[in-house]
Amino acid sequence: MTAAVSGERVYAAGELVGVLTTEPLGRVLDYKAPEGGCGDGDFVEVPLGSRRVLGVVWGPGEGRFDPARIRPVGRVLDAAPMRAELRGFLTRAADYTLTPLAAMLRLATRAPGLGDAVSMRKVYRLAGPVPNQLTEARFRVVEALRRFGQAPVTLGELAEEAACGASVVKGLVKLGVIAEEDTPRDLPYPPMQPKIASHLMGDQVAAADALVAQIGGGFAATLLKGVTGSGKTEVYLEAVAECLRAGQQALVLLPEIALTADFLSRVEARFGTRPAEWHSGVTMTERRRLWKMVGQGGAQFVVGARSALFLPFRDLGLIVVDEEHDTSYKQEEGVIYNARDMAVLRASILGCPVVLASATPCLETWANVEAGKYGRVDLGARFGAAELPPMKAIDMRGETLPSDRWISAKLAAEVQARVAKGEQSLLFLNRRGYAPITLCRACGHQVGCDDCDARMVEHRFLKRLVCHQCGATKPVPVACPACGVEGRMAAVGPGVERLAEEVTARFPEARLAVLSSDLFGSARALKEAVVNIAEGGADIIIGTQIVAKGHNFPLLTLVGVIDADLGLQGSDLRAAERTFQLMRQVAGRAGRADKPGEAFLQTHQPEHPVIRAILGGDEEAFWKAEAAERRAAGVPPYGRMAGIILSSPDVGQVFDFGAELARRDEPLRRVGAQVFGPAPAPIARVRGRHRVRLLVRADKTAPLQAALAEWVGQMKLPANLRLAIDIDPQSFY
DNA sequence: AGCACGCCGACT
DNA sequence: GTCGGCGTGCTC
Repeated sequence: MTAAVSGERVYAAGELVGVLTTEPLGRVLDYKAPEGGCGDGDFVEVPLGSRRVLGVVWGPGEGRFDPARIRPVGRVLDAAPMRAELRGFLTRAADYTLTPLAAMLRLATRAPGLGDAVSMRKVYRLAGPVPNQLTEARFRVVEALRRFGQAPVTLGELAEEAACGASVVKGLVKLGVIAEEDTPRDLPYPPMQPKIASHLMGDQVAAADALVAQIGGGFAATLLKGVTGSGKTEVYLEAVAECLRAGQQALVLLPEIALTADFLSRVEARFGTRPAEWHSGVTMTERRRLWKMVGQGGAQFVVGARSALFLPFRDLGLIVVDEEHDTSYKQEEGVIYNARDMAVLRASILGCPVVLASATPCLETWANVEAGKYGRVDLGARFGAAELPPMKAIDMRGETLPSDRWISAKLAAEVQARVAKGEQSLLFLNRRGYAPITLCRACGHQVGCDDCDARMVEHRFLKRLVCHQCGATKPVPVACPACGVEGRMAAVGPGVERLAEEVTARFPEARLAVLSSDLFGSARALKEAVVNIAEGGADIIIGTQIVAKGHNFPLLTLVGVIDADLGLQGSDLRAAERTFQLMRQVAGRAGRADKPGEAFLQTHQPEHPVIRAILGGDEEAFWKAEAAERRAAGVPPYGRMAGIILSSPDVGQVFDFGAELARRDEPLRRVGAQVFGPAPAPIARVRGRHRVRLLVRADKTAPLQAALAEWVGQMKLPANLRLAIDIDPQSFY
């Protein structure tokens, strides 16, 4: 465990070592190297007070602590040492996000039982000759073992398969018919087979060649731009194949929601076996196995959600961030980081290529390409169809719809025509539930959440009002909670459940499917619904944002956006960008497999520049205009921003603290940064805590982190007041 | 984060 | 008198 790697130090027993623990202590602690010594990067268990905690040998000890009180390292854990590359990455990421290093280490050790000895389990296989005379139960065990073949079988699995008790198996072991063996519980993953031939066509070949050429050639960041269906996945899997052939590991990051069986089977088709998976749905046992295997090279290809970025790879040679624009890459709680940016950072430290794949890249990435920092590989139109279907606006200002209807006459006619032809229509509405507002017609009161400053959304499916902020629910009131008048509570505005009612009423003969994340108990159930729809199990699909995430519906020829203005509300700087991306993604669902599609956007502001850009389809023009505006305002990606979120159960305290912080802005002014606020945070109250936000803006080149650290460090935090720093916040206004 | 130490209110 | 509230501070 302590073999010296180049540049890594080893320490003899008793020598001082610095150990970074996962405890929030804010510094590295000195310990004495244990019996048998230890080395940089070793995972260790150290005594801390009365406890034993996990840590990593971070370097030589500093020797500033009272030598008499320094205790020895408890033991070196049986895990591959953390490489200098990952230690460097954690350090840089901590500096960038102004996160304590210990919290960063915790992200990298999110696997259970790291300190456990290599855990063994007993497995069974056929050993001796099978006697002719066997009891019925014993015969079933032998048959079951034959069915398992070479695969290792545990006692439980075997008894289950043979429908007998454990004693029958044990009896056969005693007879010598079957053998009992100890094997490590954590086995390597099946090897990937990168030599299986690929089936690329047209410009995919050149795109794949460009990415393949980067493998082994040091750091390079590349935007792989191509619409859904252009074969982006197949193209970057070629780079993965080259990386695996070179004996290195590869990592593909996906938004959690896109980590589907469909994606995994595409990988399986290319590599003959499934990749190792890392996401919130993976069991504890599997997590530990993956964490350990990735460190000793027993997992070559990992597909995971954002936290997979912190795995202790032995020799990572490629990172792909698929759907790089996806907002779920931004971790908003705990350690606040953006996995896309951190992927680029880790690749630069590793000296390996990173590929950012998207049909609708975020402005930051687009700007980095423009500035020449990132390369760009384009995939053209998908085969057999135009890149995007023609898009038209439906001006809702001329519509006179009843207050419980949202589908215009024009859109309804288009849907009707598709139903008649046996083609599918998608109606997109980015609002879960039945109605976003529950209003008292007597006094105008809107029902809000008791713990958050958010309106409660009626979910008729659940027969309750739900807070989309904290998840709290309550029954739909009969009497107004404010004025007490009964029977005047009214549902106002559309959600997908209510839109479903309208569709059922207007197209009674059509088969309807509603895709909304809250209507499915599991990712599996959602996936099954998607497969059923793709195979023609519905005529009309109503969907929220989840339909934008790359599900393929080959029979779909019409997309109707119920409210294209929804994302444009508010003065969020990124609203235009997000609406542009979402509308294009949703429109992109229509018209594939040689069936031309059409998209209609219902809007009250057809002259809005964003709506016009979407309709015109001139993407580069949109980005240029958006970039010009951001540059003029000095905001990201042309300036730097940071958000400071203060929260406390006490409103007065949190505002006073924020105001005092804003007053002491000298460290910020020294680097030319300005502070705005305090103002109520975008969600002013969450789970009973009042939230206040300060915003800091600085020039691109200003040393913002150092200034922020000094600024915030001036004031001691009162108990129960929490402060979080969000570098590069996603939304600011 | 834990777990100690420590200084003020209602109990046997 | 002491049991216990959770506020401040230390952990190599």
